[in-house]
Amino acid sequence: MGKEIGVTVKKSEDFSEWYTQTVIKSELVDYAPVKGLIVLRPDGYSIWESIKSSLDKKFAATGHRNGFLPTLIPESLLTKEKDHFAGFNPEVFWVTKSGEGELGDRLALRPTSETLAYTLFSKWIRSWRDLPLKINFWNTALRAEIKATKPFLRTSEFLWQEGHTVHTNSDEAQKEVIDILELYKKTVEEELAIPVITGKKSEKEKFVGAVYTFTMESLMPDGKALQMGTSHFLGQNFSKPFEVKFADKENVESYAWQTSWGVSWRLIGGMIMVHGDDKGLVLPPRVAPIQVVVIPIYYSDEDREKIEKVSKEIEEKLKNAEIRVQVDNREELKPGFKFNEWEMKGIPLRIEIGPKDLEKNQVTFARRHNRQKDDQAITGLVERVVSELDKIHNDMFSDAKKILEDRTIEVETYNDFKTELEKGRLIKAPICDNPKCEEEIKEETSADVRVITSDSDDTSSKCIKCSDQSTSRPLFARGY
RNA sequence: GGGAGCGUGGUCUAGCUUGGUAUGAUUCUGCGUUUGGGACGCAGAGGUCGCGCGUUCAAAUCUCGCCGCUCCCA
Repeated sequence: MGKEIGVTVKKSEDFSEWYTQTVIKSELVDYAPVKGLIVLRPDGYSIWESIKSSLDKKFAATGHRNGFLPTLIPESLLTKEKDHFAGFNPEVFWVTKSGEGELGDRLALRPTSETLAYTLFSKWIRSWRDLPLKINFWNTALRAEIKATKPFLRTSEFLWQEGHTVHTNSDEAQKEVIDILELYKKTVEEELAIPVITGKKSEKEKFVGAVYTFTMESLMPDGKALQMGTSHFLGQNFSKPFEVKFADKENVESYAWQTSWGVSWRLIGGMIMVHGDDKGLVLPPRVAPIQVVVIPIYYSDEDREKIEKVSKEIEEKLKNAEIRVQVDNREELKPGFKFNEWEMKGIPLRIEIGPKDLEKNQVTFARRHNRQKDDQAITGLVERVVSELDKIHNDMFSDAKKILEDRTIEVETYNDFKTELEKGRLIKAPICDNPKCEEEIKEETSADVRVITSDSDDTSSKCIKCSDQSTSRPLFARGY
């Protein structure tokens, strides 16, 4: 009995069902009354806030400032850059009425803010002295998802940040694209313990309207790749239609060079998939809403008093050390139930304190990620918790990295490509520069070019599709 | 675009063929006993049976329509 409280399927047997149960039962999210929309509950939002705060620090340190844009964008603006609009059009939500009255110009619920932001940039920027302009927006974007939706990965509205920068020259803008990509990679690896592969998107997969797109990709346990963040070099593709112009030092008017970049709550989805196990969530310590849970265990009122006192002391000390700690002193539940519940919620470290521990002036540590338990002296406990949380993070990252490396493979033939794809691998394969080959591979196998890494030049192999001379060796996978 | 299935307390569910006012579990509240890996007893709370029209003395159940959800195929 009671088993149905937890996740009832194995991650390895029914990944999709496992994921849905895990996010719902661990109380990160709930479904909203409208299809394709989800509600973030406090534990879920807390993870987002951790990611947000970590990124905000890095953005600020590199000279970016936050602003806020409205959700509604007039149709006339959205259509100004043709490719861009064509790319987003099928998934745009439109507002056509206010009350019972029809609106003259339809309003789009922003699928992304380039067009709106750049209209404003053209007003704000006059001179080279106004540049670079580096601004970031924390908001939501809406893109109608009619296909199967999945919390965090595919929803019709999602939380994200979108950064937009404007520069006087191409080089500086391109450096920004790379700097942001590195900043993202650092955040994902150091906060979420997810290893990523960075590089360029192919022409076919780049952001619509961009000159090129850089991406960071990670591999999920079901063998699908997840795009965890993108950074786009827009060149002058938007500055021209939106007239983002400046007078340079010689007073010559020229079009500015722009970038845009973003990460979304997809990061949370990736984190759940990469680290979770059959018991539910496994949270990386740096973003866990609660890092340490203390479970008091007692048999008599006498023990209870003593143990509650010690728990409280430990709680105080950990709080002073800025550890997010919670003592679970719910009386109606037995310890076993609490163990299971906190494990489902993925709390990285559990401290059990019982009469046997107290006799020896110690507590029991139970780690979530590897489910190992051992004794720890109460003296020096805070320092040990701090180092343990770091160690847990490092373990989680290196475990995930090993899996990523083990599952990345090189092939030379289309047959091998298909075989490895079925095994859920990330595949490095040579391809020529004819876009038809990439297209046909996608049609036939549903795998696409996820990322072209900086070391992927290869002109001495044969394209797996047409056998012509290859130009590069990008990473392929099926994607989310 | 084509096909299939489902909708019953917060959650999961029985009942529907053969019409008679809804079963069980879980959850929730109170009291008591429990507490080192998902405790138990007792008492109690909680349902416009997706919505609407119809048939009938009587509809969760039968007819028709609508809405919503899920899955499969293009």
